Amino acid sequence: MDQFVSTFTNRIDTKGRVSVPASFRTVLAKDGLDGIYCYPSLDAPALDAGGKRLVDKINALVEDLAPYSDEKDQLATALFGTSEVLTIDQDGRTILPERLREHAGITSHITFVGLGEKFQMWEPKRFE
Amino acid sequence: MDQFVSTFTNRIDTKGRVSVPASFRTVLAKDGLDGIYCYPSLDAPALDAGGKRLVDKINALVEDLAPYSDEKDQLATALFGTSEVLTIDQDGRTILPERLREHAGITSHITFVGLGEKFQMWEPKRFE
DNA sequence: TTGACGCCCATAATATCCCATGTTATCCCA
DNA sequence: TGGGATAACATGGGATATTATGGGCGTCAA
Repeated sequence: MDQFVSTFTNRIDTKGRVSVPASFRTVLAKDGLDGIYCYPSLDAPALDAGGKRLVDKINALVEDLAPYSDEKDQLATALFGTSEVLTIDQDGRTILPERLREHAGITSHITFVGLGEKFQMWEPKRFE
Repeated sequence: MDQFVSTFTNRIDTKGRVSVPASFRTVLAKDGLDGIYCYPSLDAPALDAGGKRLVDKINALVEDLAPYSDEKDQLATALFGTSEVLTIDQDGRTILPERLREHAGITSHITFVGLGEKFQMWEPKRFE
């Protein structure tokens, strides 16, 4: 399967590390990105994340807008300016920067939600 | 035969494993998905399941919506977030996550019901 | 030198592999 | 057509591999 499916809730340890669900890691690896492309969700207190395919889609989306238009600049800023490429360590864990955790209100646990071509990360209680 | 047909009731063992009916495994294999795509039935205390064909149908549903719309994310969450891709071991068995078993009220036995392009899993008594 | 972060190892729980058994279905030949 | 041999299947259990999680130790930079 080459899509993000199912939901998982994992704990953040004292060093700020979280295990990325194994099945998500598999999808990311196939997708050919050594890391997680991640940015604040535009319309939810959560984080959007994915691999190469997601990056390509976002590029295409921005490219479609008129060059030098306000619209394009705003979207580009909203998406690229706030994005991070999270590294995944050898044990399959990653660390979320403070800025991203804050946007989603994440503290001790993270709920990973598969959305097919991408996935989201939520504070477990907000994701009811 | 490339369709899920007939009904079978199998037992869940102490490790939580159930044999997937052999004929269903054959259909899944032909369908080209190494596993079972499975999610809670929308209108019944049961589980819907199938192979690649079923996944493609769901993808088509989601693809139709505008990218990065709230609407699309919600539908994707409802569909992909609640789904699982169940693995089938070498003996043709799978294990159902707690979340899915709970939705269907499944405990010790499962009734597999062929519905053509997909199949359902029921708690035997609820499936009268 | 004091964190932040990478790398490494340890562990418990769980999932998967692999082999064995009993039962039923299928085959084959006289 | 009968009946024994053979194969397929559901099921059980021990051994092994994954996974999530915790912690130690060095490195690098402020």
